[in-house]
Amino acid sequence: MEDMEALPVRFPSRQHNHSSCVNKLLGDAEEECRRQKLRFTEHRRKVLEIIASSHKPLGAYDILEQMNFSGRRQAPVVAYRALDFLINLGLVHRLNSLNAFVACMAVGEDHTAQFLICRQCKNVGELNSNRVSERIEKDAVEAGFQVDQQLVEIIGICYECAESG
Amino acid sequence: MEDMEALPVRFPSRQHNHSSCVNKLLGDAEEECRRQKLRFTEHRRKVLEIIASSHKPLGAYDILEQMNFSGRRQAPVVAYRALDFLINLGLVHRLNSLNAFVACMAVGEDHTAQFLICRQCKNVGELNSNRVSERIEKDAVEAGFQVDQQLVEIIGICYECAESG
DNA sequence: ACTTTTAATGTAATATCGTAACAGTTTAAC
DNA sequence: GTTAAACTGTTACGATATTACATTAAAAGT
Repeated sequence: MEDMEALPVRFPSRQHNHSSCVNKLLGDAEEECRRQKLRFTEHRRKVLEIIASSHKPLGAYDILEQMNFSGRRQAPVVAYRALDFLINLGLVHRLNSLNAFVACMAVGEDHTAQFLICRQCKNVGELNSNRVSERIEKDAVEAGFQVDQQLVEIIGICYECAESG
Repeated sequence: MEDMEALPVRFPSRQHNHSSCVNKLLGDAEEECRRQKLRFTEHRRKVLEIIASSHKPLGAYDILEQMNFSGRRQAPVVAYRALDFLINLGLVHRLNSLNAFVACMAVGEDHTAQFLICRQCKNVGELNSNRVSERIEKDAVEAGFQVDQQLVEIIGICYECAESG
């Protein structure tokens, strides 16, 4: 008999209130940085805030556009540096099929991120199924391959979009 | 009890003879084009030949470099057009984590491609496990998500590289 | 055979995504 | 306070991919 525990799925609903996500994530970030003695600088805070305010993936240059505090346009590398930092901390994920970035919806939960990408509303959720990651690990090992990293992106239609046609 | 059939794994061994791969793939391509009444033009043949001659993924511009027959340098769009065609035919796969392309190793076998990417030797194999794709499908559906396309890339160390340290 | 339609090519320009290099500044550690 | 490490500012550039449009070649219809 297979393990049938409920999946920890997170797909953002339409009526979803983003500001609470943002606050939660900023809090998590601050705490994590304190714990690891890392610096949560202005750029990093700002980039995380921008990403967390959208459940649609943002490109690095989209983020950059929203970084002109002081009217000054920042160089691309500024966004990429902050993104690298946030990704290493597990607060942000990169979607390789879109060259874009989303905030993590399961911070601190030790997951191999698997993404559900709705090609209609463009929202992105996390499936994060242990059954999937374990299946991949087992089958790869059986094939003589030692897995370091899994990259799973699932493209389709989310529940709300399917409902509303 | 779970399905324990053998996996149809393909990871290119080091002593592998590429020229037979190339010929097989060109043959498959010709046949498929005849069947679907599509044109297997010079560019398309050449691009497929270039990709099939390497089990390491090639970038579009790598391919382009090998396309200077007649000494003339081709425009990028030439490579991208041929690649689109070959990908639609299922003869070539795109690796999103590398922005690169590999020849399909399981033409005509109706598979959801899952890639094994060795970060040491850079070779790429296909896992193509139905168990994995079914697990993803089931868990996504359970999460209310309708799957159109799966993208699975597994980064790690292949058997031969693990052996030789 | 000739016309019409569709598909593929040639060519130039440009958009989008990402990194290297290095000098200067701030912060933390001693 | 001095030193070492991390972060920032800035410029330049490299890598990846697409748009647009004129031209040519192939297939389909008559």
